Amino acid sequence: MKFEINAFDGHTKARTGILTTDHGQIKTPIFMPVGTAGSVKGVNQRDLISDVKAQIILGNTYHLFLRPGIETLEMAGGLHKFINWNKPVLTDSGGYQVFSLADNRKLKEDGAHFRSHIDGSKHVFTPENVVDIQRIIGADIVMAFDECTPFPCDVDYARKSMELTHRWLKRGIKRFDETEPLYGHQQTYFPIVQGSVYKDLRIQSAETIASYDRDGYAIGGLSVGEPVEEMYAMIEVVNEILPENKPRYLMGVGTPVNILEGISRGIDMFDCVMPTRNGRNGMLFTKEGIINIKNVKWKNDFSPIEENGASFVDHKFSKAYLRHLIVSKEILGAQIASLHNLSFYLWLVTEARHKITEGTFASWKNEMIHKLAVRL
RNA sequence: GGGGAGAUACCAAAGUGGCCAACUGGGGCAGACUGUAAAUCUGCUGGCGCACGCCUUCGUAGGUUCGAAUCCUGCUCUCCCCA
Repeated sequence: MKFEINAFDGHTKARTGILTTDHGQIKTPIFMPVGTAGSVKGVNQRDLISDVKAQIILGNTYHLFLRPGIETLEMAGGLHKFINWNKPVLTDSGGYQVFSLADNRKLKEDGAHFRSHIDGSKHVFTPENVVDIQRIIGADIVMAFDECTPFPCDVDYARKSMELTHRWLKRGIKRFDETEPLYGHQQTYFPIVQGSVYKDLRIQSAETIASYDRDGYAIGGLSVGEPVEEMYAMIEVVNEILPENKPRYLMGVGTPVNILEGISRGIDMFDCVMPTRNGRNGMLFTKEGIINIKNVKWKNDFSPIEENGASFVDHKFSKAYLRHLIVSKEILGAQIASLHNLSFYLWLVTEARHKITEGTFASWKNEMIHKLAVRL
């Protein structure tokens, strides 16, 4: 997998690049819609391509492993074929579920022992079998199996967890390098930096991760409840160490402002459930600020969802109609809101790329951050 | 015409002497959501100050009682059954 940097902003650490996979090129900085269980919730593949202009989507090892299960995925010929998506896919390893489903699991040296949230059945994820599963899924980018520490997290636990993640990384890389893709397209394996909000741990983790020569590197364990300043500080520390010529992926982030701040600190890839989940719950991100479409003030506002919005739904439907749909819990409301938000996110990173190329990213970013803070 | 049941906040529906400004659900209003166990969750929802408190509420008019949404009487209205 090849990564080529095209331009630096010059005033910040922002840069543009192209990541080339066997399923096509990804222009960075990029936002990757989350499609946990083989679907970007509420958005079909055609709209994802033609309207949202998604270049890559996520899948989740934990969820796909439980349902439909690896047997089905293998029979289908991998996730791409199963869901009929011929652009790149990145799969999270299940490390986040180790965090979010903490009540149902136990961490041991060998891996994470957990019970399915669906039927209570017992399973074990190890750094090795998580690679195997992601081979079967056929993700273009395979994520290391890590522990995403919670916040707050005391320094002793953060260190132990980080060290475990590092030992798991070594095992995961070994398994990955010993095995082959199943479907004829190339796959790559991204390690993940941990270390909670502790600068020394983050440095140590970034150095450890960077000591492996991989196609890209991820930063995990952030945006789990810590103040944003701490998150930004950790990104800065880590990005000083991660190789400049490789893509950097900030996992699970974030708000549009977080993304702009991340780009300006040298992050190339982002993913987050926010545009889809918050969209389903009535929150719209626009160029002029945030809209809670459920608020009564939109009840009789028949203006377009967003003037000059990036999605066709922005001009086709009114705020009043979308409000009605969301308030009435009509499925179409969730679909429209998800399309709108995803289109906005992809517009945001596309615009960021243009501004970086022009060398005007810094001022544009500050202007946008100002607008994005507004509650309409 | 005869017999029976009932009227509680926006709606539905608990409550049958003090623990009731009144359970609960819906609706309404607002908030949360960051590698998705989330089309989910939380709060508020008589008035005024909005913390403590005070004032006015359970069809309506009276009455009994230290005290009533709860007991008694009149009135109004609604529903059901029989003719």
